[in-house]
Amino acid sequence: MSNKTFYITTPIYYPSGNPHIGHCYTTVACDSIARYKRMQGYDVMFATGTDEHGMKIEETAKKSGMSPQDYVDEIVAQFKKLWEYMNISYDRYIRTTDHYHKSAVQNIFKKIYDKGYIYKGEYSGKYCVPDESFWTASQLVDGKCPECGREVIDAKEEAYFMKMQPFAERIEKLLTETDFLQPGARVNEMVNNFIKPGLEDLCVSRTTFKWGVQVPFDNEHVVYVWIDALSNYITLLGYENDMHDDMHFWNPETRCEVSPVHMTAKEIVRFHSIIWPAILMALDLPLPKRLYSHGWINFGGKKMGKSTGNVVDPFILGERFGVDAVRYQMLRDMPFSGDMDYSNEFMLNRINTDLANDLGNLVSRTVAMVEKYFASTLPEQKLQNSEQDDELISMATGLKEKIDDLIEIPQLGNALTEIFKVISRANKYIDETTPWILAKNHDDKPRLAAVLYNLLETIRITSVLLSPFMPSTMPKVWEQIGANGDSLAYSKSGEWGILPQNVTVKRGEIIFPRFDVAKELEHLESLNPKT
RNA sequence: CGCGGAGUGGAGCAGUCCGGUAGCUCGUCGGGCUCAUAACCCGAAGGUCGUAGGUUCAAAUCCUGCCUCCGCAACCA
Repeated sequence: MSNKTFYITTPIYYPSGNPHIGHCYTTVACDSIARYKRMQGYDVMFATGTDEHGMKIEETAKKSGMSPQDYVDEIVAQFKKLWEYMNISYDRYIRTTDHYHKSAVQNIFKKIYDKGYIYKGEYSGKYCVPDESFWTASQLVDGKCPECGREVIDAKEEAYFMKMQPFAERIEKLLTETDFLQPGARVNEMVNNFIKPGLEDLCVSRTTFKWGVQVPFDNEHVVYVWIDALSNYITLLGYENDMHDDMHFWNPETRCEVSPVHMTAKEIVRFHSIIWPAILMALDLPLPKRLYSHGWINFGGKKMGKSTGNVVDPFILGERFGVDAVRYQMLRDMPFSGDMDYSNEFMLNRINTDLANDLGNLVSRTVAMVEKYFASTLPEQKLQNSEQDDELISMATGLKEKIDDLIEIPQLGNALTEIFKVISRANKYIDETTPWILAKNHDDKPRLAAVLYNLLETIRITSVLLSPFMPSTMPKVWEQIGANGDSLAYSKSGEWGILPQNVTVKRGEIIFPRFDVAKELEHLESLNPKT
């Protein structure tokens, strides 16, 4: 029997512009979880992709003098390039323009229609005549068209709607009686704002643009974003298509307890917590287990956006500070609920203190001592001292279980905090045991060997647990501490005494260099001609 | 009275559900150490816990009013 499956998704991003650090955060978080679950032995499916239809894409393409398809192809290439650069280990990339997806969406639409949940009606809203666009009340700027600033009128168009009432009660229960939606604070927001006042039927087709999937039985209509985009989570597993055959990632019999997981940013919680379950209910499919919505990355308290001109380029940051360092900082500092206020200075300080001073330096000083005092290879004979050693050992061996739990929730920032508590404890342990004094007396060699071995073991455990977060630098640590093969197994990360007693270390390059904050800020500033 | 979240030493946060010496990280200052990436370890300073009342022997924590900030407010992702 094969292993239980674990399925995690990013939202499919809207390619109306190049990917930015916000996309990056969500995707890196998913990647770390996916890697952790693979390490634990689950059969993992980690999916991401792009939601490529809609009026905005149609218009943006037109402005650039391109066909919508050429336009999205270009942006999608940027997304894929960034994911490769950030070391994103996605298993599948879905584009809503993929043929298998489009035909599956038509089947899904038809299926829901045949069940009687979709009917033809009229959509009324605020309409800008010159732009031929409908806008929602919240989109209007001072009651006027956000595109051109002209007056809007009340208008109607023919549209298909999906009934929501049949699902309202089950959705409310999903939100209030399970831990599906995280963080829990969002539950009240959804229930009070949308469910309690009565769910309105959902408009699922449009006639005002053409760039989308045609409604199979009415070619005047294009399937609107909800069914087209949200259903990606199952079409990429093979639902209603022959391209894939992976619905065992969705079925309760084969999937693990906390799967599937949808990771999103907070602005699309409503779609994922209400509309998506409704679609699944309409299709008689099982529901996902968890929806986690994280906050935004802000800049000086202001929302990120192209218009603010303060978008931070992930390529530049990665190039300058290392991809793993950037991954670490994002994951470490995003609070469980709420937004993160990002600044380059903040990031640099985080990298310096945690990665360079604590972790990098711990590896460096430990390896250097083994090399200096024992010519790189520890002797078999050791003298443990439980009074000095026990606390470090119990912290290190107890770490795995803590991290397992935090990954499930998932609180990645707290998981990293826990790991670094152990790393700090190891630095303190060096001061307590004073290996440089032990080194002066031949009789103390066995004690010295034990101290250094304990440090190497602590580094082994913490680096294994950190490897899903920083996949490309942890192997460098392993090389230096002489760890390889079985000793790096996740299953051994809760055990002590795994490295060979006569382990041989190998000094190497500095793993996380320390940055001169002022100099780096100046450099980054010079790349930004706008200021 | 639309809904929800937040206001804690210089900065960022935890603690609030289940009242009882206010804790963590960074920064600052002083000390120690020298294995290490001017890193590491120890110590200190610094807070009337937004505000006004109330309950209580006791409130950051419970209740009420008020102020400020932020998000959402339904078909924009």
